[in-house]
Amino acid sequence: MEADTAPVQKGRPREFCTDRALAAALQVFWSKGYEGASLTDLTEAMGITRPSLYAAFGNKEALFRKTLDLYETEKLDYVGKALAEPTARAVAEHFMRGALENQTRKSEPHGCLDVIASVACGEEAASIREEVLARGATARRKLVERMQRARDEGDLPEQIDPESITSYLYAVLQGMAVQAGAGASREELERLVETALLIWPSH
Amino acid sequence: MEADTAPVQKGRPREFCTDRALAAALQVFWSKGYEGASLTDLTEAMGITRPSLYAAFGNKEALFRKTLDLYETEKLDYVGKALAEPTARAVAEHFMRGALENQTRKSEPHGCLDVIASVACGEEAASIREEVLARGATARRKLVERMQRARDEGDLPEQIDPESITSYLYAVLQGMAVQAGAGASREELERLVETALLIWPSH
DNA sequence: ATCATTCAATACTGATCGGTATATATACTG
DNA sequence: CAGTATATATACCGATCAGTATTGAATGAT
Repeated sequence: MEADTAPVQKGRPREFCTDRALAAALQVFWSKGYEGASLTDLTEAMGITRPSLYAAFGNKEALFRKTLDLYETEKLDYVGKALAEPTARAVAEHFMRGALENQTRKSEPHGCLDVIASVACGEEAASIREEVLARGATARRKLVERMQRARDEGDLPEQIDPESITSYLYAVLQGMAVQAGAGASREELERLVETALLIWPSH
Repeated sequence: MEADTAPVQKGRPREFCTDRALAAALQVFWSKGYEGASLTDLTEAMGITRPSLYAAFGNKEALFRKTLDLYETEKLDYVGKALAEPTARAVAEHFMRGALENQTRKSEPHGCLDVIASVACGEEAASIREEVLARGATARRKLVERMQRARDEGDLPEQIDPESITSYLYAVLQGMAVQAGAGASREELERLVETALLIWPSH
């Protein structure tokens, strides 16, 4: 086929960079949630007009899904690295320190986009909520498997259930996100993480 | 003064019970958040008209503050009891089991109103957010004091900082609320609580 | 019975929501 | 130079938001 022929451009080229615009949209959604971010908020931050946004991204929902992709690849990249750590404790530590960094970065909104989007979601945006939850469930499954492996390797006490310790670790991470969004300082959350690590189960 | 003279009633008496209406409003705010709950949602659930709502409760914000009062006294009554438990571990257990019960009751919305209201709050409702956070801060302070006492009594290991263990326990509770709101089953959260109790710090 | 007072129902306000129709400007292709 | 295709800008759409003006009904006090 002719799939790899040079894509000849027709018509007037767009005057803005979609990647930069998407990054700006991420900041807005991250700080205001899906429903809390109005098209006016978005277009002002992205520096484009409404029709440009719709031409480039489809609609508000499609734009949000693209920002979720960006958030995952750019801000949640620590998740993959955490799962590769050699021990359950190191996995947990990497998760918590990664979340801490991501949720309290000075130049960006505090808290976690996924938590904000799943909690602050009216029934009008139910499909958004399910999208976020589905993505979270996939990541969660990997963590369960990692904890199962850790127990198989004798790396986690036998009385600790992989599913349960995953729910537990997720709760700590989500709680951190809630507190970061509510204005907790990085130092406060650092001490929280240290405490969680202090009592992490071992033999 | 004449403050305690019999309050003679004038005019037509209202036809609805404000307590019942407030309880209905609580259900709506609890499941949709402050901004997510429209006046139409509220009046339909409360069984009254818009002008009746404004006459009886002031406005949406005042109504929400009154539902916060109701929520605290009726749904968060376990907090006071938890603080009275004899050991730090028993305090934590009472907190977690109380939250579990409150967040997964079958006849009511899942999750925690305070978490929903503080996370899902646009800047339009900043005063609401601050109100919720202020109430939470008061409760938090009591828990810090309780943990301090526990450490003074040798009930909590010395390397555990009262502030930090409070942040930690709060994170677990908030994480439970996030998961309950996202559809986690009661059994799942029960196992989470058991795991948290299993690793609760002791000598 | 009449008055004063309050409640309740309908219908409305201006503002904002997400989304779009229309018109014009700017590029590439031939 | 057309001719075509796409981007932008302005101005608008119906729906919904929180809140209210108006009107008529229901009560207690006189």
